[in-house]
Amino acid sequence: MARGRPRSFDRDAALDGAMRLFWTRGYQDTSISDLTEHLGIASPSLYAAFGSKSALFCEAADLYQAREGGRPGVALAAAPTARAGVAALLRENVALFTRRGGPRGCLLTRATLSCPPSDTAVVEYLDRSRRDRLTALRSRFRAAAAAGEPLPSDDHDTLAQHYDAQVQGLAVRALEGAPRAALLRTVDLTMTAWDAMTTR
Amino acid sequence: MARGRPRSFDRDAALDGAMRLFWTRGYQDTSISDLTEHLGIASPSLYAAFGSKSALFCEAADLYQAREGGRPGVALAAAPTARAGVAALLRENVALFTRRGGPRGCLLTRATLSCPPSDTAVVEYLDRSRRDRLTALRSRFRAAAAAGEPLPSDDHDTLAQHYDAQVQGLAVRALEGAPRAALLRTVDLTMTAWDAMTTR
DNA sequence: CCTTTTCTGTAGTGGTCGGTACATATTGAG
DNA sequence: CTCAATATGTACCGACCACTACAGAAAAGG
Repeated sequence: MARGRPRSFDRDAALDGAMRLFWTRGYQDTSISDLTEHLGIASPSLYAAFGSKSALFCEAADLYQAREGGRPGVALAAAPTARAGVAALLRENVALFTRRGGPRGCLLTRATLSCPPSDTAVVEYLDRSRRDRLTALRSRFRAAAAAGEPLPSDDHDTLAQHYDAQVQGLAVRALEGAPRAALLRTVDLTMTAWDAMTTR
Repeated sequence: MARGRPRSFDRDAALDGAMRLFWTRGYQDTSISDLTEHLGIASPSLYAAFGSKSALFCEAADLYQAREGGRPGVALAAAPTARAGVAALLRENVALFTRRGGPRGCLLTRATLSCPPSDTAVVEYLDRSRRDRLTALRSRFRAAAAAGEPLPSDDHDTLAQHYDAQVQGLAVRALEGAPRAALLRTVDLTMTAWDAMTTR
């Protein structure tokens, strides 16, 4: 098994580096030259390992969602209440979007607004991941309602879109340079609003 | 006066077309070839009239803010209360971001997430316009507080960032294809939250 | 050993990018 | 009319894009 010359680089490490680069610069503004330079891998090796720029991005985005975006997602699902879940989702995302030494903002939001419509593979990937996020939120609200938890609204779909939009807004502001403390203050306001709508 | 061969196209109309194109495709994904083709103007004439791609974008963004973004801005300032101002700001922006036959989303938000950091002129322009938006919101809240209007929070800066983020979230969702009615439902939720926080 | 398979480095491919040199055309000034 | 000034169309610039042809290197199977 494993005939032929062995690969001279760590595929997972290369994917991790590609993820960081796409996260930092966005999809369109990250060139193959940038990748080959930062990863120390010549382009033929890159193409042999990942296929194309868009396929590499999709794999990098998978890694982003599994490792980085995983924490907020898990926090939403694992919290005992929808309120605690949404609060944790927002706070974990703020931490993720403003991590010291890490790229700012959200890899997916940035790609959504910067990838050319002609790159259908990436556009479809991003659309799918957005639907998954909304579904996760919606089902969390449905479960909470079934458990008798008071919610800001009975319209779970609108709730899901509203709180997903909060995350997107945080991502845009983080990229604009808003400090972590400022983002957390608006998260506090969002949760104050939740309480005001549920305890009245 | 006005020596030399006269310009053979309407500069304002060309600027309007450029604005629509930048709005539709973003900054980076709108090429000079796209512009020359859609405007019917060869590139030397374009450069003679506007200087460079980034200068053309800044002029187009000025036009966007004056004509299109002007309505939401005026709505915020002109409303009798901060609450009515914020509600009008959000609803006017939803209308703007989902206008039939027009580009979706916000020209500025899209450019913020898609313009390469190397294009400092555009980056600085976008940063300035963001600060102006926040200032407009902040001073509206300050005026409301001085007039005795109850607000969701005494921290006017956080309020400004929160409601500006609402607009950005709406812009991202509009670009993702969210229908106008769905955006308006989340605006209703946002204003329900305002009322819950001010009337408790 | 030799062959097959796979990867690597060099050196490109055609295409598009933002921007421009240049000759020509069209105006007002004198 | 002549001249200076400005705009136009053609045709091009070097730089960069995503991507790849090709020859040689490094492994396993025989």
